[in-house]
Amino acid sequence: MPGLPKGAHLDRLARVSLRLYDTATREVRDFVPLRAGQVGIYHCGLTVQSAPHVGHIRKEVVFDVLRRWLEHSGYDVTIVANVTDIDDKILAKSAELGHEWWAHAYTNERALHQAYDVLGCRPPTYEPRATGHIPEMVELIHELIDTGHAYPAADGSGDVYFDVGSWPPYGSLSGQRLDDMQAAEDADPRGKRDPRDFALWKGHKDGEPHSASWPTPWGRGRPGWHLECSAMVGKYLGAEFDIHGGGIDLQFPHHENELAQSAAAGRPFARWWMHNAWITTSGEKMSKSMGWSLLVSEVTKTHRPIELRYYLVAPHYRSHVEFSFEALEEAGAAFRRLEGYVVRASEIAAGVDPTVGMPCAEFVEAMDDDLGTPAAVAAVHEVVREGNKLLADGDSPALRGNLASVRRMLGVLGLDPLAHPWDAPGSGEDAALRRATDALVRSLLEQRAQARAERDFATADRVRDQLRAAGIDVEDTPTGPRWTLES
RNA sequence: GGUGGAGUGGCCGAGAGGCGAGGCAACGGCCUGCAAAGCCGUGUACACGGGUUCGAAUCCCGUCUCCACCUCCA
Repeated sequence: MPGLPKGAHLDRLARVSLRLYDTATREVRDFVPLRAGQVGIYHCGLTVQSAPHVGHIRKEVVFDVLRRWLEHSGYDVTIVANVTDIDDKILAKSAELGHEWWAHAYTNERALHQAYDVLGCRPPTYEPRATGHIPEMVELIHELIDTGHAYPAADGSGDVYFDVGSWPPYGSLSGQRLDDMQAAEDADPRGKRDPRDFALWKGHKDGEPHSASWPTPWGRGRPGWHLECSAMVGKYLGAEFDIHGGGIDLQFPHHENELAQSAAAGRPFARWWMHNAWITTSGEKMSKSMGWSLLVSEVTKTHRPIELRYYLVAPHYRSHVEFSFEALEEAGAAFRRLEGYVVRASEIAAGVDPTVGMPCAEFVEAMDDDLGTPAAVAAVHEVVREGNKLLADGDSPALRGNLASVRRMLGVLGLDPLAHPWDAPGSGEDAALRRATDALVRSLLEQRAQARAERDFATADRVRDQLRAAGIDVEDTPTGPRWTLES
C-alpha cells in the first residue's frame, strides 16, 4: 500500500466502510464523523422515576456496543447520556411516597448505574443531570425568544412555549406533517398560541415543592423535558455533533422537539439519528402495570447478567423483541457454547492476550453494516466451531490465534467471559470457597481416575454421580478431567 | 384520521431477486469404558391471493393479522 503514512492502522482505514441507518433520512449512509478520528454521541438517558427494566437497559447495551465498535475501529468516542432528574412523574411519585423529589431521583439513578454495571455497560463519558444545567437552558430560551421562536405564556403561568408555527421544518424528523397531527386534547392549554406548541419551561404550580423550581425572567419554574437535552448536548458536544440516539418512541415528539429548538437557535445539531426498537412482553410495552418482574435487578436474580446481555445483543437493534424467559434461557444456552470454548481453550492455551486478536472478516463486515450484531454473533459461532476443532490437538499457535480472535470479537460485544466485569473474582469468601471446593473435588477426581485405571467403572461412576448430586459436572477431556458448577 | 414498522422452519432470530445466516430443540453418526463437551450429518421455512421474471421469502397490486408513534414512556 504505497502512500500510506507510516504507522497508519489498516483497520482504521478500513473503517470508512461503517454504515449507519439514519432515522432522519430513513437510509443507511456511510458514516463520516464531523472531526476525523473522533465521534460524539448523545443518547437520551432515563427519567429516573423508577428502577430500570429490561427494555430500558437495551438502549444502554446498544449504545455500549456502538461505542465499543467505534473504539475498536480507532475512533476516540465521547458519549453523553443525560439523567432527567426532574419531571412530572418524579414529582408525583416522590410526593406519593413521601420522599423528597431529589432523593427519589437519586435512588433511581443509583439503580440505573447498578444496571449499567451488572450488564457490563461502561459508564458514559459524561452523564449530566438536568437540574445541573438550568443556566444553559435559560440561555437557550432567551435565544429562542429573541429570534421569535418562543414566547412566554399569555396567561402568566410562567410557562414558555416553542412556537411550532415559526419553524416550517417541524415534523421532518418523524415524517409528520403539522396539519395531519392530531391536535392534542390539551387538558391544560395554559396560554398556548397553538395546541401543538410544546413547553420549553414549565411555570411553578401550587403544591409542587419550592425546591423543584428555579428563578427565571419568566418566573419560577422548571425545565421542560425536551429543552434539557438540547441544552446539555450543546454544552458537552457542541452545536453540531455526530450521533443522537434513543428509543424509537422518542422520535416524536421528543427528538422532533429537540431538533426544532436547537435548529431554530442556529445549531446544526445531530448528523445521524439512531433509534433502537422496543422490547415488549406479551405484545405490550413494559411498564409498571406488569409489576416489577422485569426490572434488571429482578431478572438478574435468576439469570446470569452476561446471558441477558447476549439475549439483548443477538437481535438487531432496530428489531422489535418480544421478551420471554424461554427465549432468554435459549440465548443463555447459545452463549454458554461460546463461553465453554473460551474457558476450555484458555485452560489449555494460557496467557493469550485478547487485544492482539483480529476479528474475522465476516464479523467486521457485519458490524460495519449498521451494527449487524446478528450476523456478527453468527460469525463468532463459526470461528468457535473452528476453535473447538483445534482444541482436540491441544495447545498450538492456531488455537491461540483463534482464541484471541474470539475474545476480541466477544469483547466488542461486551461478552468476553474472561474480561471485566464478568471476570470479577467475587468476594474473598467466594474465592476461598472455590479453592476449598476445588481441593475436595480434585481428591474425588483422583479416586475416580484410580478406579478408571483399574477399569472399576462402577466406582468411577459412583464418584461422578456423587459430584453431580452436589451440583458439579465432570467432563473428561484430552488433558484430563475438568469440573464445573451446573448451570 | 395521519405516520412508520412487522408477519420466516418445532422455537429464537438474520437475510432481502438465483446459491438454505447463526443458535436452541430433535434425530442419526464419530469420539467416550459410559457420559458430558465437541465434531460431522439430517430440516427445503418465509401471512394469504394474484402478478412481473428464465427464476420471488426478496419486486408490484390487493387482502388479512399484529404493533408502535401522533399523550413529557427506552
